[in-house]
Amino acid sequence: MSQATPYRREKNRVRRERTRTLLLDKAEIIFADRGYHSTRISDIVAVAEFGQGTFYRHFANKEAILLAILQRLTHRLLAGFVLDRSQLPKDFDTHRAVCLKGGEQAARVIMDHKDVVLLFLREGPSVGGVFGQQLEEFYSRLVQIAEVYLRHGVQQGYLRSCGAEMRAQAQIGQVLRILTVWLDGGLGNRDVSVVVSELVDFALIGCAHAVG
Amino acid sequence: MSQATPYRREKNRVRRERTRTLLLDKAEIIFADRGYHSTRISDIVAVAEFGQGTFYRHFANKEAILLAILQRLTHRLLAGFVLDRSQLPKDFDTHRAVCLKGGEQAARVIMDHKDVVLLFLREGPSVGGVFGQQLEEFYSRLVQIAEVYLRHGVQQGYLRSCGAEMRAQAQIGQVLRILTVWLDGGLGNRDVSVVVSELVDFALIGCAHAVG
Amino acid sequence: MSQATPYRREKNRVRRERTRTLLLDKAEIIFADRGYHSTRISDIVAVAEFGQGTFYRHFANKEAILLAILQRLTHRLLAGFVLDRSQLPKDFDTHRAVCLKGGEQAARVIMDHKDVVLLFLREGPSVGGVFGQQLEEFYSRLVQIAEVYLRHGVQQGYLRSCGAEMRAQAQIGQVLRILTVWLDGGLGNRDVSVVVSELVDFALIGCAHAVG
Amino acid sequence: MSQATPYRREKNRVRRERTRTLLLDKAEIIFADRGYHSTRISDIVAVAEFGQGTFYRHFANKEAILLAILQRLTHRLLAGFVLDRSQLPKDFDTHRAVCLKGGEQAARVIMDHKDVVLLFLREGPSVGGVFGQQLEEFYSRLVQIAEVYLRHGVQQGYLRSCGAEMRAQAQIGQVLRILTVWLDGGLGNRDVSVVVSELVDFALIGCAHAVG
DNA sequence: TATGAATGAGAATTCATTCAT
DNA sequence: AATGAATGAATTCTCATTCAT
Repeated sequence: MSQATPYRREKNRVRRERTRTLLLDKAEIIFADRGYHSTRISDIVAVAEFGQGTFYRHFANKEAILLAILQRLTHRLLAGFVLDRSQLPKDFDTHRAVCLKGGEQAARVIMDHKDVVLLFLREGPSVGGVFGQQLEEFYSRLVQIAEVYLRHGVQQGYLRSCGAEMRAQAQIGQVLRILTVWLDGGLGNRDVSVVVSELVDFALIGCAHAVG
Repeated sequence: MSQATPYRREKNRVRRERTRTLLLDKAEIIFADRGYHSTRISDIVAVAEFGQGTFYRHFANKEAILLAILQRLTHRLLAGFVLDRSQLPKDFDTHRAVCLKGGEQAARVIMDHKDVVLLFLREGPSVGGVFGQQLEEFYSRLVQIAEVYLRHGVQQGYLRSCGAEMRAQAQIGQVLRILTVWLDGGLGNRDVSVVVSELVDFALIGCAHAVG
Repeated sequence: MSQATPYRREKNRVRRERTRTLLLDKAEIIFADRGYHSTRISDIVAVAEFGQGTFYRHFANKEAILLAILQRLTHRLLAGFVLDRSQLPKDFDTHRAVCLKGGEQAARVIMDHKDVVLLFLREGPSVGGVFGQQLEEFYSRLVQIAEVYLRHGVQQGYLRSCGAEMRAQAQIGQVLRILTVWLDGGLGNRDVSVVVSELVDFALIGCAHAVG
Repeated sequence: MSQATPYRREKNRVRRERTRTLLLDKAEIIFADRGYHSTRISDIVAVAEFGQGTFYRHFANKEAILLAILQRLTHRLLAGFVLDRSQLPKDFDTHRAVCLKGGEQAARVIMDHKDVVLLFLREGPSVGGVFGQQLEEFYSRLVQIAEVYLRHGVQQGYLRSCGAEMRAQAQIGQVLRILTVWLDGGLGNRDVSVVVSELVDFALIGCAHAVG
């Protein structure tokens, strides 16, 4: 019947986008607050002040909105990051410097999204489904990046030879645990850069004095 | 007024205990299989071949049985372990040896209970409630043990000084991640002792060549 | 963010109200038929032809719908009744006339809602909770009204002095018992006005011949 | 096999009787405390310190034990009371004296069993089944007794003519309501004999001054 | 597009009752 | 006679999802 003018069409697109973003924002807050599993769709729409039906115009189900939140976060975390294999560090000190810089950049984003990060750390692995796959995939990317740097260091001779994959996994494990405890308030009010540098040192140097 | 003979009383106790154990065993399997959150009480009793009511005679709700399973596991993991502060290692090599021995002991128990361990690694942190507290408490105990050894090594001079608490958390993080990936089949068919020794080396030596 | 037009809003309100009223009507019938305690929510929705969930959108539980039914009834019973303390009867005959008129008005409403009234008479006191309080409160109001008239009569000198509160309670007791028996079919097919006038006489004159 | 000796048989009978009485006593207390409908069989046996099964050796179900409690009470209330139609009062004053005496006797028993009486007043009519019939029958007996006295008084000429059945019902109604309120603590600490005499006067004289 | 009333399958939980000992 | 573990039907209540407007 009524022909949608391009103007109307654009208006609708904007409105739609605004609704979707609002739902994402509010869901993020509520998930972080009460936990993913105990949040109901009705909680989300109540806070966002939409009807129940509106939710389903934007997301297929609860898992879908969690996935969208994850994607938004990973996008922010990896924004601007490109793994340039031709620009890898030449020596141990540069390597360490690169780690510190990357770590601090990531830490800054994380600090801006504490609650969501904690949400994913805590409840992410319990969700399963497509979300579970995507989360695992994200961790894989982190592990791969760590692995590339590790192998490079070993190849260049400034890092001790080791099972690079396991080592990378272990490094990610360190980061995830420290992050969990830290965001949970468990490490006191340490400065971001202190936490990052300690982590980098743990990862690279361990705690032994000297190893031939 | 209770007229039960001691014999009857004992008979009942045994019967009750058997039922409880059976419920725990079956719940363990089903939780591991389809995940805690998507398991229904009815699934458990169906497999254990009991009536619905029987479940509630033994456990207040789903969280309660998960807690019981956790307690059974932690009991097995820490069985026989006593932290004797007067028997701490004298030098780096002994320290490493102690770690290897403890790690392998734990690994053996874990291998016997792969599925439950993976269950707790994945879904534990998403449960909350009393269970959540108990799980955190268990992790705290691990962290504390690691911390005691770390501080001791630093004090004895055979370990590099560091923030012991954070370091301990990081070590636990390494272990948890490696465990998760490994039990998930992600590290191939590596031998238990190889995994343990690599983990210990990551934790102690890091991956740097040598540090003054 | 709510985008509903006033028209939609009104439409919804009407629909909602209709559903609620239908639930109340059907519940009234079923409660009266098989008793409050042995009625299941599922009985109500089955007869009203709604889904189970619909019930819970409108009432928190079984007690809540009983309370709503009580409120509807008390509203009808006391509709239009105002206790005007400046308009109390001057002498015994006016007093009796007022009682007769009020009694007949109430009796008319009661006759239109026999089953619910009998329901409350029989099962009301066994319900407890908020409902129990509200029911007691309603009886208190009746007692207070009776008391005001009694005290006034005594003060004016046309009624024998007596413990007004107890007397009022006793009068309410008479009414409740006669009502119960009557609605239960226990007094035969007596005319409403006969029952009312007998009750009033019992209440005012007792059964003695003459007392100085 | 083993022949029960008469001695054993007697021993068993006594034991059985003791158990039954204990169950009745405890059930009475719990019913009075939490109400009939919200008391579970398990509550009763828990307090009486018997097994669940023992309950069913003595009573068919919850209604049956309530009935037994009712019978015990009515037995106590009407113990020693015989309606001797040849010994009815000759005049108004004797009539009143008889009412007072009977009322005080009943009141004494009631005071010794406040909680059960209140239980039956509140929840009795909501129970239905055989119990409901028996309770109604008990009330009928009371009404019949009242009716006999009323008719006698009218016949003798010392009571005003009236619908005796309705009048009797109304009198019972007065008693039940006053009892309910009183046992509930609603009339303050009035003396038993005061309450009884006021009730008798309400029943006989009403509240009018004088009627030809 | 947004709505929100209605849905109903399905989950948790209860508790009177049975029955082997 | 007494027991109490086990039962499972019955019930309440939840909540993701649909759909008419």
